Amino acid sequence: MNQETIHNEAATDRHAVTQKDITTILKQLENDGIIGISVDCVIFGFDDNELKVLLIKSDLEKYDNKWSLLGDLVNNHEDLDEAAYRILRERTGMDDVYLEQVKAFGEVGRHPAARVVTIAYCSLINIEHHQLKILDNELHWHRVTTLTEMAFDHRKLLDACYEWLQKRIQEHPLGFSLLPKKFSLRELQNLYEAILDVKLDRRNFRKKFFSMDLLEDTGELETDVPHRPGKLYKFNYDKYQKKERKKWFGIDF
Amino acid sequence: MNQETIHNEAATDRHAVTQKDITTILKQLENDGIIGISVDCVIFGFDDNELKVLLIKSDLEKYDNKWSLLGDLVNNHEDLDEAAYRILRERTGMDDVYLEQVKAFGEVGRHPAARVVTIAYCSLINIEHHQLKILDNELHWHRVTTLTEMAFDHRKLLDACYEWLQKRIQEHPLGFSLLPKKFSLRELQNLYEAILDVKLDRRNFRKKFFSMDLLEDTGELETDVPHRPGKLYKFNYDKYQKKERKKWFGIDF
DNA sequence: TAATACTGTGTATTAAATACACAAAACGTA
DNA sequence: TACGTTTTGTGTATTTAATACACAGTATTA
Repeated sequence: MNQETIHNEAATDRHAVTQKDITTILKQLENDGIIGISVDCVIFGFDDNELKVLLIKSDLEKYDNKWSLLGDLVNNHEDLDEAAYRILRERTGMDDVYLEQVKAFGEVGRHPAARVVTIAYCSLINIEHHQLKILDNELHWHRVTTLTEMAFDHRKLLDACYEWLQKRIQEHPLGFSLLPKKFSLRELQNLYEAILDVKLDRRNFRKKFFSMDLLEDTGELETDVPHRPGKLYKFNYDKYQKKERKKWFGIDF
Repeated sequence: MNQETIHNEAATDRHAVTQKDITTILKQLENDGIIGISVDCVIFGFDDNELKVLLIKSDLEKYDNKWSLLGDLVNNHEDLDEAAYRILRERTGMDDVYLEQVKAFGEVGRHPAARVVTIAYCSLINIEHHQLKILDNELHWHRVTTLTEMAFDHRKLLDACYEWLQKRIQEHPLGFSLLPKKFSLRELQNLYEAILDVKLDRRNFRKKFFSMDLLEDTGELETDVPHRPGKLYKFNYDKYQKKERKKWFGIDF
């Protein structure tokens, strides 16, 4: 509800609403003592060896000029997940995207105009496969590491999603969503190093991934690199799916 | 919204509402095209070497005689966490309890009377410290492993919280919330074995916990056991808090 | 053809997880 | 009071996983 893609539930063909409309809708909710529900998407991308997040400029006066996540009110006949996919589609044009719910944020004062509970979703997209067509509200990629102020409690949402990602990427193969289908081990390692903010030993990194036996050698090589090209691999999802999950990891805290 | 502790937001002094009232409130939401927000608590306890969950009989006709989680609509001036703590307090009389948000469930058809998004919370309480005073709606502890049918999508919520617990207990010291302050290593191991549904080697289990260096020998021994009594330990939360967290666990999936 | 910047590979060392057995302590009971 | 039962408390050898580390080869550019 912090952007112009907010839609009036009654409208059959979707259209952007102005800031005044949003304020009106939310004030109405507030007056009726109703809690609104929104979904906010933390959309991560990886480019130039850095983790990026997709943000827009907030519409609200109070947050003038502050960056905000991509969110919208949940429609009445729409699952939460559907709402998240809709927001992604509207903003990036992408449909088959990694998306997962992270956490609900429902503090009473989190939205200035009304009581709104939001569900934060984390999404990973391959920036190369994606052209930002609609650039409303200065839709742009931002470096995660150098972000300062954000609108609402969106910084908190982003931090939660980033921490979630750091943990999740070590236990699940989501990182590949941020890379081209075919990637070099160097790219993969850069991704992990950027997200986890650590330096990893190259040989041990390779050993680890090869031992998992989920990377498939495509027989192709990198092109357009100013040095010896590396082999290109792809991730074998089928093999991963068939792998039996262990629910026992070892106690440690 | 599946129990008699549902409250009318307008009422200043809280009072139980009947099943008819609930249906009316929800129908009103539904007619107005409003999405309701509730919190459902999955309250785990540990007794007789088994993991238990606290349930009540559903009020709704449709779910007559089915077991349901403890939940309620979120009040307009109440954070989500507060709502969860309130539900716990109202049902168990306990205040200082382990409680954590797990996941939001918002499928369109999940509640028969209206569109309701619910936030599932997981709570762990020590059954010994706790006397069920209010036994409305047949509030009872149930074995987690032998549960069959449940009302609404509460089975799904319970499963999500149970899986969350299995994972979480290996990485965070929440298990101690289910035990007395002073406990033997046998009790601790039984707890882990019950929750994770595995058999663990006793010597390696002890070695692991001692190596974490977070258990404090109280100098006391078990009493009323028909065998050699074990030493009683307590968990040192301070030491745990001061421990530096590692965000690097090692990639593995 | 030399400088640059990366790829690809193996081994030795250290740390952690696992498998496993027996004496001692308390209780109940004959 | 002695014996059976049950559980406690302890150590080591083995296997597995994580870490640290160096050099030759290949493509590109100047």
